Amino acid sequence: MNRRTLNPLGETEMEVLQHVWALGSASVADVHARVLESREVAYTTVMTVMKKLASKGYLTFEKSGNAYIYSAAQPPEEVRRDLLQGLMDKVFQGSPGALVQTLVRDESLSPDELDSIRQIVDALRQDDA
Amino acid sequence: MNRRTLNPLGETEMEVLQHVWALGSASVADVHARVLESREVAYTTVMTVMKKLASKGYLTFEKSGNAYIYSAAQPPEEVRRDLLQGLMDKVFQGSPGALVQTLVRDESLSPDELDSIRQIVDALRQDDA
DNA sequence: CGAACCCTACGACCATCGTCGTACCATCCT
DNA sequence: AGGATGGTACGACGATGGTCGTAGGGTTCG
Repeated sequence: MNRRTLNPLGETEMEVLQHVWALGSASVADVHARVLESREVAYTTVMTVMKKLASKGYLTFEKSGNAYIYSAAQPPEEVRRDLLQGLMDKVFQGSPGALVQTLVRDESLSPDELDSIRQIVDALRQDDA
Repeated sequence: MNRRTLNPLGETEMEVLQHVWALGSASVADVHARVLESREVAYTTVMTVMKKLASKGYLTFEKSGNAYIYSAAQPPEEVRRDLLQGLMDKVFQGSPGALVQTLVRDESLSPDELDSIRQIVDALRQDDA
């Protein structure tokens, strides 16, 4: 009963959600076509997942002809924030520092990616003063 | 069959793993006692989870008397790195910058936490030259 | 000896996720 | 009319995670 998940979203659900975010609004067929670019999956699988995402409040939909058009129900940034928050709490004991430490130390980041991180932190420094 | 999970570990599994990491080595009873500090759970639930973690390769164990003593099979940092990598790939399209951006912009970080992040990034700058 | 403990072993149950198959319903073209 | 096309609806199935209950095996103490 007490469904405790490290992540409220499964992997396929996340994949589908990303496609809808990228498209703005999309039919099942649209998303299916995109998913097919990276792997095989049945049309009905995508349909089922999208319906589930809607029932969980991540997507909304409206009827258009005999089909449904789905759109994001929450801003992507909000969802991403929540997922990151969850990982930070459960894996890094809520410590952003520990998370960043792991990120910069163990992941092999390209120079560009490091620069990008530096810029973000530098921008932060500005606000501080 | 193709189990695709956003996260290879469930929430309870993560919780138990953290306790074992903190204790160094621990019996089921040790972990159970610790989990009880934050929520109700049956002894056998903890036992089952620990056995599963062992079968997944996250814990090792040895018999001590009639009981088992469990320890980490992988360094915590390695596991955390993998989990972070997974989230970055699946939610932030593999972009560390996007992840940090979300972290510093949307999470409410304390000044101390911000300092800590700055220091980490500054240290990085050193190595660069 | 026998009861009280502490542990493990084993299996069960439910919810969720990923994945489909099949049935069925419009519409459109010939 | 009748088939082809493109959608949805519904339900099923296997794997996994979370949660226990119950059975049973050692130890220890009165």
